[in-house]
Amino acid sequence: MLSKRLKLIRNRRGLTQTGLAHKVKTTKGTISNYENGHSTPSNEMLRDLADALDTTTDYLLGRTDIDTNVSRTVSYSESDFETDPDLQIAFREASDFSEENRKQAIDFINYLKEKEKAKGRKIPNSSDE
Amino acid sequence: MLSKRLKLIRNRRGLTQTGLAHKVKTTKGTISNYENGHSTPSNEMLRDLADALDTTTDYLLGRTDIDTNVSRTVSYSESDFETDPDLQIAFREASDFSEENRKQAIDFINYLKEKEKAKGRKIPNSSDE
DNA sequence: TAACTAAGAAATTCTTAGCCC
DNA sequence: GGGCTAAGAATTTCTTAGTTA
Repeated sequence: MLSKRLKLIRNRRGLTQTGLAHKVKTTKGTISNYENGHSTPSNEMLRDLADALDTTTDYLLGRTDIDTNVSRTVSYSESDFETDPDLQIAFREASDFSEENRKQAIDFINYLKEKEKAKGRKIPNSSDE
Repeated sequence: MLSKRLKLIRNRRGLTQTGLAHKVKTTKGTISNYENGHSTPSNEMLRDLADALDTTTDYLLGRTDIDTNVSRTVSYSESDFETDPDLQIAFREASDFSEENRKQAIDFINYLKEKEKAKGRKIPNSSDE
């Protein structure tokens, strides 16, 4: 069930196995294994896949037929703006860190924030990637 | 994350570990392992747990705060699990970063994640939550 | 009764590499 | 490039039993 759903929605999102693999930090072989039922993703990977594909784990597992992410109300996401899926994944993981590592993550973000400021208010030029 | 949610909603449903174990055809030891983070349920078991507890896999995995099996809008401020407020703030800040700085933030979090993993492999020092 | 943990057996996944189209 | 699969290594889960409150 998961295998069919995963392949279906990956194609629907216009991603290759390699592309999806990169988003969730694994290899194309592993994605292929999922899609052919040779293995099943861990819970953490399942979450990451749902994030990367903008769907729900219930959809991937076949508990619902709704493939969109409408029920998404995670506490640290705001409904207003588009968010980098990779960033979402990173922060979900960070929320499970030890206190010490969480603090380090926050400190580093704050450091980056200062750097952004220092660069001067510049309108983001999306000429990359 | 799953461990907290599982324990929470099991109690909310008035079930003992033994009772839940019987519903999903496993042993109380296995349920205890889930709730204490010593192991994680397979995808199939995850589905069964969501069924038995009348909730969703997205809730059990912490992707949504809706604990009922019916899709319903809920404000994101009421959350069952304690998310670090500072981390939430940092997350919102990082969302506005330039692509480059966002990538750096993600990379750093991934680095911390590897560190957490390595730590977890060590012999338990009874200093864990 | 209810819940937690240790230890080993058992089962699974992941990685690497090669193959096909 | 895009996708599939084999085989062994690596990792994880499950079971049983004992322990605690």
